[in-house]
Amino acid sequence: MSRRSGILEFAVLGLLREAPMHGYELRKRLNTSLGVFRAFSYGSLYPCLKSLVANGWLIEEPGSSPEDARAASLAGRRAKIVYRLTAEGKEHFEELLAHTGPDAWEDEHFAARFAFFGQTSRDVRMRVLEGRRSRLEERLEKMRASLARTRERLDDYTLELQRHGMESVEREVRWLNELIESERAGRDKRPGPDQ
Amino acid sequence: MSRRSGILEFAVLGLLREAPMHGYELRKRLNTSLGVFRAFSYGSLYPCLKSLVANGWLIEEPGSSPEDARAASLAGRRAKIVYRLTAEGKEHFEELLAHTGPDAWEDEHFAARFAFFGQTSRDVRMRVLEGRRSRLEERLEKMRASLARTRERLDDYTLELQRHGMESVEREVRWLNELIESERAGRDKRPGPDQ
DNA sequence: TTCGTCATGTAATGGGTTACATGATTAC
DNA sequence: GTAATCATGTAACCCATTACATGACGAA
Repeated sequence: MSRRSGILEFAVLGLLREAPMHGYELRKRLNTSLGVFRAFSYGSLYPCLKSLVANGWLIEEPGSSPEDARAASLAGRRAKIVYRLTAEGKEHFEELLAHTGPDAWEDEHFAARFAFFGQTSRDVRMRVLEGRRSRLEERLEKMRASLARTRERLDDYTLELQRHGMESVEREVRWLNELIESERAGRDKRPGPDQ
Repeated sequence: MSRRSGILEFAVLGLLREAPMHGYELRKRLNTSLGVFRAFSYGSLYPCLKSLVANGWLIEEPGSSPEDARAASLAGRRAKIVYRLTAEGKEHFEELLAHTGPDAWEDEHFAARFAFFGQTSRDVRMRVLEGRRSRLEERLEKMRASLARTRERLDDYTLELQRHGMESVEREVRWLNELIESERAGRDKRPGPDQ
């Protein structure tokens, strides 16, 4: 239930796989370190953490630093809550990582997937990369078609906007080509899906 | 009330300023012709149109084609509804166009603003363009700072993702520089905010 | 006559934000 | 002692999508 789902859930799981953390720290890493995700608010993060706990993917632990211990010892006080990935949570994340369906090549999903490529097996990486590329190529086709149909009716600014948009997409395709090429060449720093 | 607001409202007003249209056609232009906006669904478009009518920015007109007339003549039949911008609506859109506050340089807002630059006065265009540029430069600063702080702890893929992200932003800054330059140079095809 | 596409709408749901409320800890 | 920032949470709202429901019209 209450699947506060998708990217946030995925990203939280992925970050906690590297190390246990509390909510506040998690949010900072979400917003800055990875640089990928949009700035999630506490209003979405904390409820998401609660639902992950309810699902059994995460457990809450009291903070381990001395102040936390002191704070916790005082009855009724609220201490820092450190979240740790459970075995089930790890397994679940592994499953999410293995999905290579069409959603995985959408903009935000793709960025999230890429951010955890270090924990992904090479064949999955290839499928995601190639899926993303074909997704972009479709998009490019549509843009070209619609541009051909309407070029005359558009003013200079609209035209410039479309041109710039297409150029950006084309650039990403070239970037993907390089990545795919280097995956093929086998420059594969990390062995497999695990460790 | 019920301000189904922001980009969709703005875009609808902008498109209707060029010519009256019915909902279905409006959606197609939103999704393809302008190429800028994400694909809005009818579930958001139609309620938005209703609320714009309720605000007095739009009026509903019966379709003008022969079939529409026939359809309308049969009591109780639902005919195509053509939406036309009212004088108040035009004025309202004009006001929206004149706002150059910080929201106007956010990603989606900026794209929407740019799409209607043809109907915008040069000084407003300059403010929006320059605002957007400084917004991106701030973002770049943050990315550089966070990268400098965390470089060692990041794996190759995360690093590559950040590098590519920054490069994209840098490219957009260069693009803006060119646009600003050409605005300064006065290559100004369209006279002013009106006609 | 049936299929595609044009055309308009609504109810339920989703996935997030804002604003608010609370309180501990650190640095000055 | 007071200000900033760390830290956790909730309720109200927002803006959109999905799935559904309806029906006209043109072409095969």
